Amino acid sequence: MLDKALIREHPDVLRASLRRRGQDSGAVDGFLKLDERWRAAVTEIDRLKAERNAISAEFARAKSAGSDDALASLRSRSSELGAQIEKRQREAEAFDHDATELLAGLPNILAEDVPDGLDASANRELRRHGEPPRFSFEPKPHWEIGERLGILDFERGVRLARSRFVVLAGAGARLNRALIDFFLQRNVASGFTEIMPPLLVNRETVEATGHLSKFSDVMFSVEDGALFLSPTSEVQLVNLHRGEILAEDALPKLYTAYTPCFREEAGAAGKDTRGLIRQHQFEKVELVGLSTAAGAREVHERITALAENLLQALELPYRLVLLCAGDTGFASRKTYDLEVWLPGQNAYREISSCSDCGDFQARRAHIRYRPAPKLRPEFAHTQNGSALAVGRTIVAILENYQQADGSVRIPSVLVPFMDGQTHIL
RNA sequence: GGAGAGAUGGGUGAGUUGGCUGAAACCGGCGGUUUGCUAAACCGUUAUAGUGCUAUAAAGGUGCUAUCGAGGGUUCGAAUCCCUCUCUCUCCGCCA
Repeated sequence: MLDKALIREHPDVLRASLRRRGQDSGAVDGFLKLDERWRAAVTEIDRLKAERNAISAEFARAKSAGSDDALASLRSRSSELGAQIEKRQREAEAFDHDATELLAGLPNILAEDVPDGLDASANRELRRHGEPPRFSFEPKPHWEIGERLGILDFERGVRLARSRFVVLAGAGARLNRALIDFFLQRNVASGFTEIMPPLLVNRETVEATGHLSKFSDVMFSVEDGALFLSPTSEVQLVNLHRGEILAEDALPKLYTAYTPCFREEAGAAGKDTRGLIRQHQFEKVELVGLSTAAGAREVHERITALAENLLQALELPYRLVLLCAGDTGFASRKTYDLEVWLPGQNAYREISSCSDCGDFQARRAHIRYRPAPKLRPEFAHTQNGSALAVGRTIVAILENYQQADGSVRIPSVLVPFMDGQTHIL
């Protein structure tokens, strides 16, 4: 959520940012108008309440003086004020409700170094690492490799749940676990604290990270919408300190978590229907940072570098992309995507997305820090990134490490995590 | 799931015949005095948010309002009374 004061004082900054995202800026003027009315109403309400409070104090005095006439007149004056307050309060609530709705729909203000552009074609490739492998045969897509090896079973996934659920078997399940273990070990070694959070989260938790406007499309819910299956552990990790005021020297807080993630993705029907790329349930190891304003950039870069190092260690070819304005997510002010090379698709595909959300999430989640004792608390900044998406890493390994005979070599860094197994045959 | 008890500021914990109680006291934190240093002692200070006015290069100052788990109600007035919900604790049951 954006800062009201920022919109009041610098609406042009916001309009410019919206324009860069290719969005209409009409909501800004709507907000400003409602906000002004709301403030006028609140000022009036506060004045009326002050008057009523004064009468209350006088009432106590008049009572001990025993003047019945005075009491009666005070009582009726106070009742009058009460009625006025109630009326004004209803107005104020309506203004506030509408203004907040508009405010909640406004995306984060983009960082200055986010390139212009409205879609993925304008994303800026910053660097490539590794060479796409050359095959002496026609490389197969991962679902063919996995099914042939008996480690990916899409049919039985459907039998147990429905479409877009999968069963990993044997070395496939083992590879999944090895990757989780490997990722977590590296992340913890880099100073991130491992967390095992609840997988079901309540409404406040979901709303705090700014997935509000679209969450009904993305998330599975249970208990009549009281709880949601988390779509990413970013949600839980950011909410860990919701409502808290942290000491500055406690920052940055760095967290990593392995969790299954669940996405209904109502809007994504028809995309990536085959294989492991887009599943309703997927595994992910996530990184989240809570930092000061000054430390945000460093943590964002650190998260991105850590995710990159994982790909390098796995010897998977990838490229680092800085998302353009139109492709940058709602809560983010700047996002790097890591795209891994997939021979089966002959393309780079997203395997990690690392965002700096500024104070956008922290404002709604009320995560603050005190720059120094005595000073007013400020909103923390949040950063997040996948390190990495486990399912997509399996895809990348199967496709990049496939052999002519249909077997798959295990990246050497992973062999110890596979109890020495070097190939899936 | 059944029965009971409870929820107050960073912590512990007063306050329940409704009325200068945003809230005692203690601990902790911060500033200071004392001190060769440390400790101790003493003094002061110490919630958050919204909004008005004012000020600035910034910080800020000042007024008002709100907040004693959350929401609603009674009342001229609620931390205090009533209702609903949530959570915590104890006992019983069940269970990986």
